[in-house]
Amino acid sequence: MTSLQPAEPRDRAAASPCHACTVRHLTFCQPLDDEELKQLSAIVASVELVPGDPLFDESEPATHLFNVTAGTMKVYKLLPDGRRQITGFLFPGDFLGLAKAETYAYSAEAVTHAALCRFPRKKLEELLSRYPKLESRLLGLASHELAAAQEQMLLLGRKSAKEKIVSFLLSLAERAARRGQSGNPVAVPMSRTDIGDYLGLTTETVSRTFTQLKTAGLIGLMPGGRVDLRDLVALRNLAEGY
Amino acid sequence: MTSLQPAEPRDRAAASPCHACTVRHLTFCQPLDDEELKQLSAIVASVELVPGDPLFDESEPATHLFNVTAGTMKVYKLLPDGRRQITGFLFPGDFLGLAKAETYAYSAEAVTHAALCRFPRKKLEELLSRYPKLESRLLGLASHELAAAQEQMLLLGRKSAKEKIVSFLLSLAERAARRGQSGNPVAVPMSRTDIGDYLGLTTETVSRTFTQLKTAGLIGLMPGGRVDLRDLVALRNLAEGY
DNA sequence: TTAGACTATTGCCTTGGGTCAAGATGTTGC
DNA sequence: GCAACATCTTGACCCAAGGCAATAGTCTAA
Repeated sequence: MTSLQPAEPRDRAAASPCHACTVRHLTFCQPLDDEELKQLSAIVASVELVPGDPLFDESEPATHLFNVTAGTMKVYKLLPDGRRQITGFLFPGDFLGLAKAETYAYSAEAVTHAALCRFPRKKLEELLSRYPKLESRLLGLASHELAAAQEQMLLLGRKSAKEKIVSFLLSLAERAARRGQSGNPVAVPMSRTDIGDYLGLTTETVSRTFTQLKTAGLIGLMPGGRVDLRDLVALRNLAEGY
Repeated sequence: MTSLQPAEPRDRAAASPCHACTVRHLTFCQPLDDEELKQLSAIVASVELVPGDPLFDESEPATHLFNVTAGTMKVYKLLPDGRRQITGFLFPGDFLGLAKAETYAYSAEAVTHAALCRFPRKKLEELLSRYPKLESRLLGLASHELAAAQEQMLLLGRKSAKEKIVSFLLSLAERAARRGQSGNPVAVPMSRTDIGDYLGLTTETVSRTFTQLKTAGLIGLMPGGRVDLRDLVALRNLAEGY
């Protein structure tokens, strides 16, 4: 159903799995030089997940930090009665597990077949204090995530269903392009329910809105969960609330 | 209407304004020693704002970073037609202006009479690379903010109006307590409109919900914008969605 | 104290999105 | 190829929250 684009080495001539990492330029590991990468390699393990596999649960001790190297992950929070808010979808290059407290602030689960690098928190923290540029890079990524979170709050609090869906599709496209993948048609690997839980809507409303956009000729629904963005200008205007 | 609790020095025997800062333990400056504080003092300026004063606007060049030392600030994003999402209220000890890009990701404005420390971004960044513990502290605060942002997404996407209002009051109370102020009754210095724009509701719904909670005996509305939390257990259950 | 200007509350009606319930359309394994 | 199951779509109805408008407080300045 979903194929892995391996970030793992093909060429073992390289000194470590990190050296061969194909998504390194997107990750927090990016600023490290060869010698430093070796140090990092020494503490990394790799994890493979099948769709639906949990990676960790909210309020579980935050022992590790992860980098997504292939596939799609989702992170979410639950209310006791089962209501769910997906707070993010993660793609190759994104990290997860940053927690201020001793426990994770959210649960994480695989959307597609996925692969991750796993770093023990304590050992990574040692490296962080040894290599300030690593910490600096992490702060940069965290700032970026904060800005994205505020954008998402604007979406959740103030946008209509149609604006939410269009914003979502455009942001998926933009992130895909940044990873060097196709932004149009854009891959939408998650279910209608997941999309609803990310946008503060129900499955039914997501589905109805997709149909509306298709009927209006703004998008095309293609097999394999791809969506064709037929009028980028109109879509961008819609997303921004014009 | 709103009185300043000065964080500025009373005792000028201290070497710098930073040494006399009464909220330093809450800020990112906290890890610095005497000598380092002096360096920080050398680049700081102070700003005073009256209710409604803008501090900076979204998409303006992000030249400074700020610490709130007194009063209450709000940060928000706008849609072209005027819809507004307040993404945070800031109290003494909180910082603002962290931006990944060259421009601010949101606008900032004073809710009450307020005072702030202002640091030129470039000079602060020099200090950050000179004192890794500063950067580490900032990363910790950013992680904390990220967790709070996810909590707010859960609220915006999945909670009812009543749950939103109660969650808001409890979080105000908790933050006040952390600053050593009264958590009950809790100070609510912002307007109904601001509360609505923070919670994804209208002014009218905020007002109606306050009335409901008062009628149910769960809260009391006191003069001067204070709210008495009459049944913490019931309120906590409500906020968490039980 | 009173006029003027906000800000908050309340009532009445509307509506976007939710809920519930069928169908339709994939997918997967055999 | 075809059950059996999943997910997605569509329809009919409902309701929590929004919109609009009138009133009631509250604060300020003179």
